[in-house]
Amino acid sequence: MAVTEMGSASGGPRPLRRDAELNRRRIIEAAREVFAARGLAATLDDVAHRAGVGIGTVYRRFPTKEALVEVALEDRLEELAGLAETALLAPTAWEGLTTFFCRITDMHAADRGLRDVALGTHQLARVGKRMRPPVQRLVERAQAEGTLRADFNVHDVPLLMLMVSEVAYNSEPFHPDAYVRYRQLLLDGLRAGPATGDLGEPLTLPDVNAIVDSWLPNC
Amino acid sequence: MAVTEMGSASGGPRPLRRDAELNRRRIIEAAREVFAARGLAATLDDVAHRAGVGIGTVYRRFPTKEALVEVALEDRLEELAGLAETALLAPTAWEGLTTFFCRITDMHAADRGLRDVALGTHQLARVGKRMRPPVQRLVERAQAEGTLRADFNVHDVPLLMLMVSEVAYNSEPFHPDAYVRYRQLLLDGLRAGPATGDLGEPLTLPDVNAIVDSWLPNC
DNA sequence: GGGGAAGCTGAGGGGTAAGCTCCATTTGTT
DNA sequence: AACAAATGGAGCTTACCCCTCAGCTTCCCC
Repeated sequence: MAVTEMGSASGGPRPLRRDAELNRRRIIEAAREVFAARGLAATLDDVAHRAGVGIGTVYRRFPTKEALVEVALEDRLEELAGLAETALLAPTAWEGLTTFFCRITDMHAADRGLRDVALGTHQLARVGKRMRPPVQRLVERAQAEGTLRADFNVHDVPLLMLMVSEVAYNSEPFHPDAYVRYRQLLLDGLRAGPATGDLGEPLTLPDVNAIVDSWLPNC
Repeated sequence: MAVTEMGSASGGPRPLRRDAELNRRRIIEAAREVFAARGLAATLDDVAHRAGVGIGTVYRRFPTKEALVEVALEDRLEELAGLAETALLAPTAWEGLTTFFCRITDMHAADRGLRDVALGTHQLARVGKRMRPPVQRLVERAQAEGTLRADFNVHDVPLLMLMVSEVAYNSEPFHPDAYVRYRQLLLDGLRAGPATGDLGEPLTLPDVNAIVDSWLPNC
């Protein structure tokens, strides 16, 4: 009977108070930054601290860590899923395929959280299912072109992404674009023809030492 | 003055009691099995259980986990370090290089603990320092032969091993030799010439799903 | 400007995990 | 038989992280 109760029936969830809405945005922004930098291993305490709010405030807006991750990353996941369709528009299938592969690994390298989610369980089922058909078409077209080796398979793509993002993940603090070099090696291995690409600047010994020292920090 | 005290001065550490010596061997053997299967992430409780002894017995023989790891893996690390020198004896540098790379990744794939130690901090400094010179020679000779691309660099080797062993590590429960396929892709990318190798059997969709589901099990 | 709902805080509960210790008890040796 | 060596495994310590809640603060509407 009360007016306030009727109001809640008409307009969906009641809008947040102004300060609460501001905090909500701060939390999402902080989550994007923190997850991008440290992956899903980052804690919600980190996010809260970065956002300048208490941990309780985070949980008031997002029931679980997973819910926050989903909200923080949904745009980029959408973008990721769209890359395969965009790649179909390239002038040649080979160009489409390599551009697709480079864009996706660039995104994974720039955002560890995105990588964790995209290569992780639940989201790959969603994003991966959407990407598979266009990638399949790209692979077939590139093989028909004669540019992609015939024994390559769509199902190889996630493994290639793992390899490249693993290098990106491990070398990031010391030589952030090292992954580009190894990605190029893989792409050359994918070519049916004789051409090889440019590997760019090689790593230096101190770089390698630093990278290696950061692997498997435990024990 | 007592006879027993003089005995300890002559023959180094007093020999273990027979049952203790048996247990020591059981512990080392169990450690090899457990570390091979689950890497250094395996706990000493696992090792103790596998060996059929209490955890206290393990710590009576080995002051820390690290000490046990070292004893359990020293033979294989020695073997690993010798591979580079052996590879120099191959008829061509390319053959030596590929054999070296395949043997090492095979060993990493078969023994996660070995991988963890060899790619980890301390041991790579030791084993890696010994392997670098012969590998450097192999690389130079292969480039002189014209078989290895000129922009490849010795310091790329650990990164390549990481890529391959990461695939091996992640795919092992579902498709244990998947890494061979991706290793071949990399080797083809390393070739200066036009030839490409055989990728072997492709993964199936269920394999890929299972592998992917096992990545990043948390969250 | 005041009443009251909405929001905020952060210490702490609860759970998990792993390395390692300690001592009552058992076992091997002489 | 006597004694030192060896054993087992509960539990201590440390560390980490997700999430809750009681008491306090801020904002909004009337």
